[in-house]
Amino acid sequence: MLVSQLAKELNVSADTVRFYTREGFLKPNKNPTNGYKNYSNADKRCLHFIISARHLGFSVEDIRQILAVSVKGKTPCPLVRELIQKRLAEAQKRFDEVLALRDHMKRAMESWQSKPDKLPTGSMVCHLIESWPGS
Amino acid sequence: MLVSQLAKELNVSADTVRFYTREGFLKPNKNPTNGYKNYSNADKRCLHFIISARHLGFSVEDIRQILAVSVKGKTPCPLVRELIQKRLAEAQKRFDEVLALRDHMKRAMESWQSKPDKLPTGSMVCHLIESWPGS
DNA sequence: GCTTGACCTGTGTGCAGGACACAGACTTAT
DNA sequence: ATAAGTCTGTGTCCTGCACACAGGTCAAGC
Repeated sequence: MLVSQLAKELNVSADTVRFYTREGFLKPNKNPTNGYKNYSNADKRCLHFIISARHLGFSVEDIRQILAVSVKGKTPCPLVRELIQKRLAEAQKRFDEVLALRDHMKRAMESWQSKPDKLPTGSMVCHLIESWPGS
Repeated sequence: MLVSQLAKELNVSADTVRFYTREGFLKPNKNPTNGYKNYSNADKRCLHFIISARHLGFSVEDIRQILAVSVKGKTPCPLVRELIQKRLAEAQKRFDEVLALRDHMKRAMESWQSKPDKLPTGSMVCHLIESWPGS
């Protein structure tokens, strides 16, 4: 199976497949006549796992750790539970930040609708931005 | 004023000041004897504007555009209103995504607390992840 | 005068997770 | 044979800084 076919079957881009190959997660054989990479069903299953894990918020490095445990024949489940807890905490933090930023932007935008344009001065590039409270 | 002093006065890192200098937003004089960069009060006001704009969610490229209009003596306010609208829409999108991801992770984590560990098989790296619905 | 050590500087590189550009090889139709 | 269109691997780019590094600078001490 060549990159594009594998990519299409799992609904990702060929660049994504190439990326995980470069990361060492997939081990295609090289066709000696043209250098093309040939992916096996094991690669496909592995990529499926990777995509599922990414979808659940695991980082690429998390996946590397999980796979390392798994290839040794040990259960990765305790590690997986530990990692999801960390990543969830980070996602919560990002959520709080994005929420705060969004509300900040929203308030600024609404306020600016009714404010006049002003020319820049020597000490002010844009009065909308620089006079906004809390900046 | 040297980088560290400017950075301290505006409560950012020296690397941040260097970054905006490399971007061409700040134009310090170079001390010919030692090559150190010397920042003016105009640089300080400009950096203050930059920090305010970043805090409001504008990108570095947005800031470049706003400054370009401003140095021509024209009012940047219409551009600023247009850009904040775009960035707000993006922030809203990110918000929705992070919210969905967070909830997805939360549900997975809670469900996994009561599930057993399993050893990896030829077709499964981790049953928690690969059997999770919607992945 | 000279050294020691703390602090400072500019330049270069790294980060996540791929997206994109490019030139060359392949395939198919003519 | 040749032209167009598709595929490939490799290398670079993106954001917004943070960090590493080697070397310069400066005040204090001997």
